[in-house]
Amino acid sequence: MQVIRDSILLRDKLMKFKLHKIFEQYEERPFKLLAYAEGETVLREGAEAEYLLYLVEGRVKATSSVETGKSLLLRFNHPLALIGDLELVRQIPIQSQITAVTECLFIALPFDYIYKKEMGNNAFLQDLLKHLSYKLETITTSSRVNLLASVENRLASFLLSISTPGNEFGTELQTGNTREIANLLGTTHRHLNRVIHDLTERGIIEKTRQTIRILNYEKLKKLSQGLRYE
Amino acid sequence: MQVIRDSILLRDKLMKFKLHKIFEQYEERPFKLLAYAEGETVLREGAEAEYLLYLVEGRVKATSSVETGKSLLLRFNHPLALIGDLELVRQIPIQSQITAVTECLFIALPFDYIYKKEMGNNAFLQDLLKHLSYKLETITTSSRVNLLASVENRLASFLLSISTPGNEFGTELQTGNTREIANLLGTTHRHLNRVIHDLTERGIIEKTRQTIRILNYEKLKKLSQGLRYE
DNA sequence: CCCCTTTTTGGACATATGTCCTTTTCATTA
DNA sequence: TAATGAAAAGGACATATGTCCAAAAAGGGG
Repeated sequence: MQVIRDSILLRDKLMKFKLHKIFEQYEERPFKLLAYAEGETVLREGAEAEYLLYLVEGRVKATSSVETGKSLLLRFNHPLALIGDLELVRQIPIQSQITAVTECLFIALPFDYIYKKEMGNNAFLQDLLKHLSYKLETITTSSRVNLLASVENRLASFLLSISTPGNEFGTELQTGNTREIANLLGTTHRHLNRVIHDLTERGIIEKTRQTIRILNYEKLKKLSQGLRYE
Repeated sequence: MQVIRDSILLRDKLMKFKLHKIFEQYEERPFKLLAYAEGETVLREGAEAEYLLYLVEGRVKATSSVETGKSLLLRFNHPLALIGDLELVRQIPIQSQITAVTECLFIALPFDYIYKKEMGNNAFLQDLLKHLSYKLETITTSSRVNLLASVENRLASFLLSISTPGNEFGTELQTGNTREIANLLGTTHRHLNRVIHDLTERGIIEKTRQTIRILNYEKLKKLSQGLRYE
């Protein structure tokens, strides 16, 4: 992690995401710009949260561990996402592991500052409400779908979530370790392997060692059944 | 549904749940007391929400339908629970069907009044935040567990959720229709039947037509694996 | 009391997923 | 280039759950 001291960039980002409307006289606040490298852990599950983080660049994934070594994928987050809102309000340890999927940039505001100075800031509270309720809405949907979704559905959804739409013809995805994906989806590598094999046979994806190539976007979309990890 | 005109009762309930601290000069607000009978539908999924409801007596269940006739159990709610908070903040149609499990009493406050008069009420916003974040926290946990929980686990958890702790020795539960439970748990009646049969064989529960009796509370608790529908 | 409907129960078989291993592939380095 | 270890692939079998259906049991109305 790196602290970026660049007040111009900070101001740009605040403006771009209209945060200056939430934080009037934003110059007075102890904002920090934090940069994380790809793959870096942003928040460790169970630790104490210290900052409310506005994701302004990049993408993160939220996972939650269950047993030794296993972690389940909860969601991907894009700008402008709020990280640490739940922990801020409920004053509880960090609930989900946050990992930078790409290089990321956050605007950070310390919890203790918020408790002291922002709890009377109406615009801020309303913004928090928006973010929390959005998360609640989406997780309710996905929780419901998850209960009925097969590993195939979840894999399809996962692949769509990590793909950058645009280069539709044979998007190639760095997926890394099979076991890791299996864990994220809450299944075993053996079974994931079967499913990948099956999708390959049906000409929907193509797998090489560390990558998966999407051959048929439409079919994959159909398979994902509206379940989204983002 | 019945509107109860009883300002004494209203005041008692407001006091009991410390709502008078959130709503100063509460006498001026258009609160209503609404009573629902056991089994009555409080909110219909997809309809427009008009009131924010504080559950002050009784118990409700929140379910969410997926396809024709199927509905999944999301959670049970007890006093003091807030119903309609998500819909209020996101201004979306009702997300989950709310049904009174027992006779229920709500304090209702109209959305349009809230939009006009309460969005500047800091205590109110903070209370909303508490409720929303609590729901988010619990549903995140259960969503995670759900993915790994078997029907047996879910049934155990369901039975514990509808039981009133206290009369531990052979608590008898009105469960009603087997198919309905199966739907609520996201499985088929055929399979639920197998699971019930199995638990009966192991001496954990005892089933008669419309009721299930819990014979071994401890084992059931162990089976529920911490998953809770409340 | 009997017929009819609804609910419950459970058989038979199919599919999805998990467990345990072994084999294969690939990359790396001695 | 051969040896070696990690990751991937996959065989064999077990378990959980779904589908389809038929038989049994329970209620309810005539």
